[in-house]
Amino acid sequence: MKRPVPKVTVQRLPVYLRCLESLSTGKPQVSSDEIAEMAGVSSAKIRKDLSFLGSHGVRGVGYDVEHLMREIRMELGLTRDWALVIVGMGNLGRALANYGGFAERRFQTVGLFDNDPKKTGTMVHGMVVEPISTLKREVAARGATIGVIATPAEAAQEIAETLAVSGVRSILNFAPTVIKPPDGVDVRRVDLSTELQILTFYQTRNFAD
Amino acid sequence: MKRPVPKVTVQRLPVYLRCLESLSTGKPQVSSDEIAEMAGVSSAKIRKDLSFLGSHGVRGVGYDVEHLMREIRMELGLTRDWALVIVGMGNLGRALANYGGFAERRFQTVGLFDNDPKKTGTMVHGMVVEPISTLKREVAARGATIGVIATPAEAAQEIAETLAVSGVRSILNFAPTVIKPPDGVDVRRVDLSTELQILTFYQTRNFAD
DNA sequence: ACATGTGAAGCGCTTCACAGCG
DNA sequence: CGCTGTGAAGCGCTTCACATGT
Repeated sequence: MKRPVPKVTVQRLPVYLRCLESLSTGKPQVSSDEIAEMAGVSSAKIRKDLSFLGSHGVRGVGYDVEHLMREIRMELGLTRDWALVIVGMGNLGRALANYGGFAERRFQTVGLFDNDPKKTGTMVHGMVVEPISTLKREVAARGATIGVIATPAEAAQEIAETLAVSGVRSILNFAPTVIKPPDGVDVRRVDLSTELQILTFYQTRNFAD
Repeated sequence: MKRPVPKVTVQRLPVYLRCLESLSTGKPQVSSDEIAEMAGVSSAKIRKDLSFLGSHGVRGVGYDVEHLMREIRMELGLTRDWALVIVGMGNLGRALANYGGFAERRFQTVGLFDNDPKKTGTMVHGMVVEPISTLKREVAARGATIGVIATPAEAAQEIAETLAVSGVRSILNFAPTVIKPPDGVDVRRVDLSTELQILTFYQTRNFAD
């Protein structure tokens, strides 16, 4: 069995990768049962998911940890660096700019932008905050293909379109609104209030999931 | 058609609610086509989703905006206030503490916690940061049933268990690790690196979704 | 006339259960 | 013998298409 990799599998691969990294300095082999335990999914799902990357396990033994990590990284496009810009330097934008987890995984922040003159020119995480007016030019010049939107809801759609025409092909949207994806651009939404509301739905009913 | 509400529907209800709020001061009726356009889903899905809340639309006309918002809020448990605590006052934890979007939607932050003596005692968003040693007592005392974890990965599981025994029933986990849900606790994960890695998967392949 | 509500068909993911293979 | 890889069955969600109701 090979491609195409199901959407849901793509969403789980990063989780598996992190689990593998967390035991990297242990024994060289790992079974689907062990990954399943760490990742909180069934072992059948693990095996099915991994089978989409080709058959890299050894029957009766398990998977070679290092090899499997390489396979997953390759699948996710993590064998190269990715340049990203963050737009919106409010609380969340600054937190994202200062978040160390990006660089570790080959995501390089190459620009920070905001429209507020009180913020432009200030330093965040060792970078100067630039005005939105320069966004289009600088995204293109620096070759950023990922944009992170952390602006108020009202600004998000316009920023998304500016990013799109500047060469950005993937957008991670933290603004509390739905963005209509510009042509050729993939948008993912991360919404804090939404997550809390999902939790209260289930808490109201006294059962999980 | 009535209950139970499918998981995927629960995940979309908060989005519909936000769309409705954004046109609240417009005309009193809205069609499934209009909601679909705003929310970025098909109108058939809208109608099916809303049918799980009961039939509140008027054929040939659409849905009453105010009435529909009430129905969704009731379904999501948003007719009462919810007390939450945030654990971990790093960049992300502070950003969450300062995020205005929670209070607007009836989520009250009643405690901020961190283990670092340099942080405890300082003020964040008008609240004193307290040490983890007081977490258990204070969560119970203040009746928080939602916990937000913004700690490093290593601390997340233990914090989750402390929260659980203190009365927390829902956890929103921002730590870059998978938490094994304590008994009776619902855990949702928000993971920035994971989201970026999903985007690079598709960007590597030149197609979205 | 028009938009909802919904059976039924279609589709994709999960789970099962075991064949395959080291 | 143990664990992977995988057809097949099962399940849940989406989409279709139109009956229903105002």
